[in-house]
Amino acid sequence: MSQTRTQPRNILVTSALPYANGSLHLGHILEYIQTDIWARFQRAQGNHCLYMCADDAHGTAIMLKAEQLGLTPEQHIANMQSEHERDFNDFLIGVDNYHSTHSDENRELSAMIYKRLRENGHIASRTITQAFDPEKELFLADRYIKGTCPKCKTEDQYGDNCEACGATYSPTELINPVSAISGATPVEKESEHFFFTLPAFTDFLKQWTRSGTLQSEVANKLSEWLDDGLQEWDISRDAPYFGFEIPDAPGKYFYVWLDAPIGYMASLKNYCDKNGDGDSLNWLDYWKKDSTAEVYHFIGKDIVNFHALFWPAMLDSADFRTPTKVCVHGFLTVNGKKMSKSRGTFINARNYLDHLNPEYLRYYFAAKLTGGVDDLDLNLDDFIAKVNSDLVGKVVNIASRTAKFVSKSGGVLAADLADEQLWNQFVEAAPRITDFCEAREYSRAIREIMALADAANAWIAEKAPWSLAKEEGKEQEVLAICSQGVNMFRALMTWLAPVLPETAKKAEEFLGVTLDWNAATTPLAGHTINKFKPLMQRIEKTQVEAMQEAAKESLAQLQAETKTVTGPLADDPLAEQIQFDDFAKVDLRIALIANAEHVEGAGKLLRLTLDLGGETRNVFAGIKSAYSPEDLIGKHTVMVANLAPRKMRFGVSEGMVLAAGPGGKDIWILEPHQGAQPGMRVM
RNA sequence: GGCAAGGUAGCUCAGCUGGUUAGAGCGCAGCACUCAUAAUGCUGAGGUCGGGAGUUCAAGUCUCCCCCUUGCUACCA
Repeated sequence: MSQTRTQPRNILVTSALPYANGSLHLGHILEYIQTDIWARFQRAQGNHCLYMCADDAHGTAIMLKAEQLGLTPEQHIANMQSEHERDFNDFLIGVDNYHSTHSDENRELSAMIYKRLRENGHIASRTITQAFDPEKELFLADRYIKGTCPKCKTEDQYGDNCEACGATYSPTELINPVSAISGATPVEKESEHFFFTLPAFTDFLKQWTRSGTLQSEVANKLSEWLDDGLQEWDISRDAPYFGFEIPDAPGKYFYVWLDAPIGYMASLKNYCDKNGDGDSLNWLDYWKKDSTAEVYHFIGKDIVNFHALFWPAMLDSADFRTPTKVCVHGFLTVNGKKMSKSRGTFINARNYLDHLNPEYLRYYFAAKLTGGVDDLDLNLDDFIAKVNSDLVGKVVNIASRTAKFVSKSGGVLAADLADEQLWNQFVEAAPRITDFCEAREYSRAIREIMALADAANAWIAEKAPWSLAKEEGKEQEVLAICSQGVNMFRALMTWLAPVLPETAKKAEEFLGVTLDWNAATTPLAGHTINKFKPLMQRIEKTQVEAMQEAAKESLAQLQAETKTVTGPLADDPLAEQIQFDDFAKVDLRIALIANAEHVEGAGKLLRLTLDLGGETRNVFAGIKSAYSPEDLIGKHTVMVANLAPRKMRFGVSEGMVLAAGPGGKDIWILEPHQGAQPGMRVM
């Protein structure tokens, strides 16, 4: 190639740290695939590229989840991390290091950065009033408070906004607020919090966000914040909290989003300490102010404020360099719909891996990823069609249909090209493909590659080497055509290697060479290739269906688990569905409690005399712990009137009164509204 | 509510600073081929570019209004 060779670049890339509270889903995987392709592309070009990731392991949510599982937070995050690492590995995400924010390196770096912020006067403190759960002794974030919307009166809404009417409010405005954790009524409590003085960085950020570090849509979005005026950022949380205690502030912890991005540094430091020989590899070389290395964060559009406002401001204050670029992507939808647990469109990474080859998804995402922030749709029918058609039908097919002829004539590729003009199309496309990959415009790169694959197939069909092979004396021509076929395949596979690392490896075995980006369009001549073996299988629709089934099952399982957290429904799930006829067998009647009395020698029972408006029944009810006879006499209630009489120790019970509650003092009998008369049937 | 992104053939998407009969892939129909993992090639049908108004010699592309989808909205991980 003719471009001037520059020094290899030193590049650090990161993906957003997955939260150690749940399994990875395909939305996470979209980002890791995007990042991994870029990292592999950089390495293929000869650049030095490190890909760092870690689990984001702190926060109230983790603490509560661990408690619910009966684990310590440390055990819980260790479990999650190993699950996440397995998913990364199986999706062929080639991270150089996978660490945790709950690590010594991160503790050290977080403290160091915090101290620098403080020394520079960028930490303020003031007392704020916050909702507090008196039962759990825990300050409650808005999302942990539920109540009735003050505007539209919809019940069971979270503390900051109403899903029904869209109103936003503060949790103190909620009607009948309760803690979503314990069910207790929150009280207001004061506490001292530490704040990062973000407004001091307004000018710096206005400049930084417009300096080419962000996509223009993202910069536009952030200008809202900047123009509205930045506010100080609350970076402390009170105990109990799972995280790092703030230096010189016992009982105060760093808010998880303070130490999460520092986790990028910590992961690199951990990697350098493990792999560096002496001072050859130092995390500071990447992060010091005058670093010549490049730093790229790949993130989703939901967390831009943390990465493009708070993080660069922190770095600037703490005397570190800021990221070269923050690469923001959109969200993943499945069959046009938001991945949602309630809609059953939620697919875990493992659900996919259990049924499908990771490279299929890597390719599909690559074929649709742009450098923009648009959402990306995983349309499963399209997924099957695209992968089968592009990869198996087009690219692999080129090798599959030509290799045999080369093998037949000795397995050595011809010395000259059969069609230089066609080959030039490949040569000319190469820099475009490189540029598209660099700009994360993978879909354009893939379109270029597939257009070349189409041209190759059309050319092979036109040359019809299989016909020539039947003619005498055309052996060299057949070999030349098919050699070019193999070379075209090699070029295409070289460009696809960052997307399809496993298939690329198989292709290398077949070709007997290492795929080299910079040599992709220099044809192999006089080179011996190996026997062609199928490189990739087609996707069967049944595999996709099986994955969807599995996703639904694991979703049901997850919901079953989380429902056990609160409420009577969890302790006592709904019974099996019945038909109306089944219900109608139960004859419920309004009854007047004509008399109620203690039963001699009985610990729990009261004897009730129930008047059905014509006949009376003698019923023993286990409600002594909650009611005294005088509370009941003269009241109306509901009874099962056709229940078979049952002999009890103190007599025969001729029915049953309806009551709810767990027992003890907490039993409440049913009472009809005014107007119901004894004997009326309840339906 | 505010803000942002998007709404182009059955599906997934291209269409740069406005300019000839709006494109690709898949799917579909027909034909050809049989080397290839029922792969490939050729031909064709399919779109009033979300709706309406406006600017212009000219609008998918610019302006305004409306409708729909998605996302964000800081003491939320």
